[in-house]
Amino acid sequence: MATHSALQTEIQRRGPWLEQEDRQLTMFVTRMGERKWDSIAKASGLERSGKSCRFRWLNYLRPSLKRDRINSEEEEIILKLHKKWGNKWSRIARWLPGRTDNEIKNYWRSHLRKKFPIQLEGSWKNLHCKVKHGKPEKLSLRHDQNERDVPLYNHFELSNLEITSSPYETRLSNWISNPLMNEKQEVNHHEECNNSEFCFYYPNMNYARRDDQSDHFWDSLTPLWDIE
DNA sequence: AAGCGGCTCAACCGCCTCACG
DNA sequence: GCGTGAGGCGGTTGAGCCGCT
Repeated sequence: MATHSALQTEIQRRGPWLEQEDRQLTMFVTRMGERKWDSIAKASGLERSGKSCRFRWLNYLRPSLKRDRINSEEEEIILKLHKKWGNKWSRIARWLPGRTDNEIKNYWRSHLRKKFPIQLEGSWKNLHCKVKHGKPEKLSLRHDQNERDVPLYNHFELSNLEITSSPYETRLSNWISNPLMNEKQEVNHHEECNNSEFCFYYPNMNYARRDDQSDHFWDSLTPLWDIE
């Protein structure tokens, strides 16, 4: 005898969404908010799973979504962030308003992966950084115990910080929270490393340079640790 | 015109995390 | 502290489309 949940699974629709389903879902999400997807699925009478409803809304029905194709500016951002974070699609998507992680993932697979085949040459393991006096002795970038890459903001061991709201920390906080700026500053720091013991290893810098990297793009860079 | 292969993208799957009881 | 369920996320699949031969 089939269980209740099994029966529920049996009657759940799959495959492409109908216009009527879209209308229904939109109506209920507008009423109930973008939460409790299982409740929305049940309340709306849609024979879909909560997950399926969530996916449809987030990737297709949400009013804030852009409908046009990904432009060159967005492509550039995707490239930059993918260099930095790898396949962290949802994280990348946060920097592209109106784009979904699914869209970016698909775009990467169909366009950029072929264009830029080798993106991850370096390892994130055992990367260390010595920092000037009064600043962290070591910043480490590492994988977690399961060998998965830990989000960038988790890589930094700030326990050595002696002054909690120092200019350095403020700077670091800003730096971490802005991925585009991060790359500029990381790159700059990397280049500084040539003649310095204060080296910040940034594995992704082995990637091919973009044309604008040799021009004004890098001119405005300021080192992370340069604090007035 | 038909067959084939590649591409695109919507949708699903499975695993993980986190909140809550 | 533990179990459970919902939500989030990255990987994968498959249908439909298009261009080439």
